[in-house]
Amino acid sequence: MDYLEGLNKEQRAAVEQIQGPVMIIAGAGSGKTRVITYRVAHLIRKGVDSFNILVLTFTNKAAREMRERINKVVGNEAKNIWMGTFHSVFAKILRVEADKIGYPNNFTIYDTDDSKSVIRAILKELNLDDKLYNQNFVLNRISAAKNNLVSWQAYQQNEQIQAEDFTSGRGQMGKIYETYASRCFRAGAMDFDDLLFKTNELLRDHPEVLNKYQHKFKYLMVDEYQDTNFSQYLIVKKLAAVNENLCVVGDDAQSIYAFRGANIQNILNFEKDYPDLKIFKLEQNYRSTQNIVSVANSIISNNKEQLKKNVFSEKETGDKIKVIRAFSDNEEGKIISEEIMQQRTTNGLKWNDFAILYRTNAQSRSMEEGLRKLNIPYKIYGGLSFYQRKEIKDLVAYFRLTFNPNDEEALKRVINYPRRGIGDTTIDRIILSAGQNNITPFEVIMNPAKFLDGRSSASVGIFATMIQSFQVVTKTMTAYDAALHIAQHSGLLKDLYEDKSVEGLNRYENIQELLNGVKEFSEREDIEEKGLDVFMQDIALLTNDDKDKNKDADTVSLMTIHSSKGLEFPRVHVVGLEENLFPSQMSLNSRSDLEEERRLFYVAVTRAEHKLTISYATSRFKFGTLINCEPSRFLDEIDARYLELDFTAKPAPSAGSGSFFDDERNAWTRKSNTSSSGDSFSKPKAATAPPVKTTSVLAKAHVPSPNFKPSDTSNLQVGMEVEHERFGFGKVISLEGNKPDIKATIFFKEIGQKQLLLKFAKLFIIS
DNA sequence: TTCAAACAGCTTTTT
DNA sequence: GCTGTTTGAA
Repeated sequence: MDYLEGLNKEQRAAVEQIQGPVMIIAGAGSGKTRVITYRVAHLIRKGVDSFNILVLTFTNKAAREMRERINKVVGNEAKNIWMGTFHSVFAKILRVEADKIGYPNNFTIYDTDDSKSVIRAILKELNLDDKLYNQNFVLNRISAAKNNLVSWQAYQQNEQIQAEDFTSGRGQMGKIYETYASRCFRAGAMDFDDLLFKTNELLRDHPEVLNKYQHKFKYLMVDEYQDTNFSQYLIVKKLAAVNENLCVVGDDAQSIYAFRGANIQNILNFEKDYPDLKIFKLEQNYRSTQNIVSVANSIISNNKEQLKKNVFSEKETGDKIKVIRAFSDNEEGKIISEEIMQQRTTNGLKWNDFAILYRTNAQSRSMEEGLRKLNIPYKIYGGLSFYQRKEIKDLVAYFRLTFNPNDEEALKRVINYPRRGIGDTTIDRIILSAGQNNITPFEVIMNPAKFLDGRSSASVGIFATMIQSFQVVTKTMTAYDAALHIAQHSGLLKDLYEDKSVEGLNRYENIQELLNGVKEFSEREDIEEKGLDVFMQDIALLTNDDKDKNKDADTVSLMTIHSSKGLEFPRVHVVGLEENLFPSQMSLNSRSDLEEERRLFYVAVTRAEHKLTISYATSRFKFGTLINCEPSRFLDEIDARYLELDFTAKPAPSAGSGSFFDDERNAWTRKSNTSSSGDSFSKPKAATAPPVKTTSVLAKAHVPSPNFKPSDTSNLQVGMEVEHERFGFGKVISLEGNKPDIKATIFFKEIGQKQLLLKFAKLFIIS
């Protein structure tokens, strides 16, 4: 019972309570992952078959981390456990059962871009104003309906919803929802919300299926339960109904996904659903210093809605929390970078020990610039995923179309890329004709002569024939050969190869990287189904870190606070603590939104183990123009005795001043952008637009040295200095992979860090 | 139909 | 500032 030794009393009790409904309220840093990991180990130790365990998480990152840790404790058994995000687990089940609800088993998963594109097309067809019916608004409304299990029929019949839509002048919403649903169905596609919505439908209408999974998953665990929405809640409830061996883990103080339909009531009401529930509270924080925990507590105490708990730390008091003021976003990046550089040297730390957390992805840019200037290696998590890049989506669209020719979004994407003379008019005509004849667009283009006029039908026919040939040819090929065949014969590879711009080169390399990924996949030994269809099925659900194996590299981590949830770092820098940014402008209208922002700040602060630094800028570029910023109200809310202010930064020559910490009043003084009367501090000169140079990241292509010639890179070593034809001079940071597919991570002076495949990259070794 | 230039809208956060 | 979309000329 070795592993039980390392747990405190409450943790151990939670681990050992393996039967019946269990709720674990786990404060930040209280060893939640540990408890889940050991609880799974304990289940297995007590004779539960690992095939009967289901563990659900919210993010891919959390799922992967959990799997790794469980692997370490229970070894080989771990791979039998069903573990993953809600979306990936139920996508997997739907792949098996989809035919029962009228979908093809090889259904496509539409990502958000696909969904928006469908909505745009519908708005156009119905002749609706796309300002009033803003695509994000429409998608959010449909999404919210699905997350609350409101079908389009129910939507149209619900008086309250109808009243809302009519009041806001959007009476056609119900019609849009109906069209959207039927359009997805016709394309054999499910969007993200459908994966849960259709699972509910499946479990509702097919008792034998429900029964099957109820008996398969005898033990359920749900991480981050505070972030479940109604749709997820009901799936879990149904699956657990027979055995009631359900363990949910969560922290209401860290609920940050209400915008996605998460319902905090799910955790608050759990007790009502399961009267014989056992509740465990983990309150001791093992992660952070007392000062950090105190700051976190003082932040969260400003929220009204919360479960009572007392998070405490028995670690050292620790340093005070440093608050840095910068005069611009770029300066903020510079100061933080210098700070990291200095802390690392002084304390003998690794880059790995540092994280920079921000509210919005857009903020990464100024941070990157600062880091790059000091040659600090960094890695950005989240943001635009590899799989969301245009060129990747293009190639994947060909894959999608090959395996599901009804996939309309894929068809629209590639029917004229690379250019084959099929213009918008022709595409519109195809879609129109499909609607009129009640067939799919692909059926139209298979018989172009019948449905279209002579001019465009030739090239359309050639395209259809090509896709059909892919369908035949790829049947007998390995995933890699099939992918390569499609990349080559679609003309996509050639098109990218001919683009010699820096971006074009990049795109070409990305495609090579995707192909490499397919190759690795087809060589895997731990799975049976290795076709290209299997590889691309769930790509829409993947994010960057699912692809990235180089996570051990020593780099500073940059990410949004949302994606930092569940992680911890010795040194954390939370940046951009400004009104309208954090809290976000969108959250200022309601108390509940503002409280969610505050919980988000709580999450950010509690990522830190030893030292926390908070910063804000008094001016920042937004939409290309410079605006003045006020310090965030959240700074006011922290008890000042935990803070150490660093206002040593000198204002850049022309950046406007913004705000001050008023020592006498012991409070933050904000200066509104419009009026400053009555504020003795600010004698603002007209905030003239400053000549702040913003250097574009990819601005100039490198001009190779006169003696540039590609070297033999077979003996390339870490630390070598190299020159790249386009990316300029750089230093090799790491090498990974085997013989022909060795991948080098190189830090280029001009453009930052890049990963290159040695077999493609032309490098000149300098030293 | 294609290309380039002008233009609009945008920023929460993730699956 | 950036990206994706619209517009107008060839």
